[in-house]
Amino acid sequence: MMISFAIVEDQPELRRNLVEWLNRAPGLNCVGAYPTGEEALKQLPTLYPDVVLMDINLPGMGGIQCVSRLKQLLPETDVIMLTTYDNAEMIFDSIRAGATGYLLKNQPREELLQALQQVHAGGSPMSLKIARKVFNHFQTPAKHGSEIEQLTNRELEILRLLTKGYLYKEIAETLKVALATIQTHVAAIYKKLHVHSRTEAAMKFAGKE
Amino acid sequence: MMISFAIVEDQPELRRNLVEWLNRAPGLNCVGAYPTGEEALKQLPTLYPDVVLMDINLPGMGGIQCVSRLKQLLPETDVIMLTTYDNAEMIFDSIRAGATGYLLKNQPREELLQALQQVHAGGSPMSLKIARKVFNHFQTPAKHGSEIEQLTNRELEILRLLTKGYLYKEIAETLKVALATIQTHVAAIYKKLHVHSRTEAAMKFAGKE
DNA sequence: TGAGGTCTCACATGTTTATTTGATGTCACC
DNA sequence: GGTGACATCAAATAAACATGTGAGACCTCA
Repeated sequence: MMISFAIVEDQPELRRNLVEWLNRAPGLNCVGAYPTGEEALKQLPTLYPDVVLMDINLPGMGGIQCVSRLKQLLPETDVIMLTTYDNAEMIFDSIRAGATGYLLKNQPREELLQALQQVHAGGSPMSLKIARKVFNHFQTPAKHGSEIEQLTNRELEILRLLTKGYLYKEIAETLKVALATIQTHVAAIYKKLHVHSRTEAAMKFAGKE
Repeated sequence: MMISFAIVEDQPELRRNLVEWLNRAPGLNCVGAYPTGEEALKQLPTLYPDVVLMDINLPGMGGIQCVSRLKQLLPETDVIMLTTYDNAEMIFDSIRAGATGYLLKNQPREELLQALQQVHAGGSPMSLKIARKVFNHFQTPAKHGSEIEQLTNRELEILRLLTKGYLYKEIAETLKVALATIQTHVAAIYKKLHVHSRTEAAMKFAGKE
């Protein structure tokens, strides 16, 4: 079974080397190589590659945005991100944008080859550290729960209304207490949650309870 | 560098086979093998294993709960879950409970060996399908949202910062534009989302994107 | 070339929020 | 009968926010 792939990478040397090296592998067929996201978006939709290797640091539109658009045009195509850094934000932005795999550039080429095959076999290849970060991302939200538990019932009640965007005034009316009381409670909530604004508090509360 | 590990698995045959097979590998040293989570929790805290292989389907407390407690007692120990099924709920419950890796049982033993080494090297080994599911988990909430899609990229960028609780001033500095520009964008965002405060916007945005 | 969308900035006004200090009354618990 | 946690209220200030109007620069697309 032949896997067709394309590469988006702005460094000419690296791009050519990768194409050449990967093409040598049996079962792989390169159908395109582009220096920018814009160029790739123009050409790829008619080529229907199985997999695209996408550099994140592209001049112009950037790799993440490119993935986002590419997936709209070619939902069936899998995209593997390539990057030098293991920045957490970039990882999750990429995944959200539709990336299927995420690899660091400083890895042996054999792994890149494996990754291509893995993607095509229904997997999501990622580098060691990336995998760990992804796992950790699920674990952190459990920690915030503890702070919420510090709140009294009254404070929880108020936080619920804060989260819905009620004005202090409206909360006061709803609970039939003075505005000043709400202010005091809010201050207490912020202190316990270690935040300094309604939105931060709401975000900590979101999903919980 | 010697990696010490333990196994929690209720099927006696499988348990013995795994211990025997893994012990044969250079660099691996089995310090314990238990049929139940209860037994493991009693013995393991004094043994400080580097890695624990944990069956999910355990009689009694179950593997996921066992991980949860084990990680409280031994935060430094990595746990790899072993299971026959790739049920999504179990995967995420396990990860939240503190698992560092997640493997399907029907895999070649070489992969199990690799997984042990990967965990110790800072990775999070998972089977092909598991990895894909984990990735998909991030993407699904991104699907055809709502009013959020009306936002321009710039507005999204600002909304992201708003959601994190940044002050207008800080957003302006971050994006290197004037405070007035942020105000204008925020007004545009509120209009498109039909809200009148930062928190309401943040709540509509939460999870989405 | 002109219309429409986006991003940028300025000026202005009133409202809301965040934070502090301090005080009162209630209830439970030792 | 005192201690502590909780809910309530007051007063005051600085900061931040929500909202409006207007306007120049740029790009794209018809």
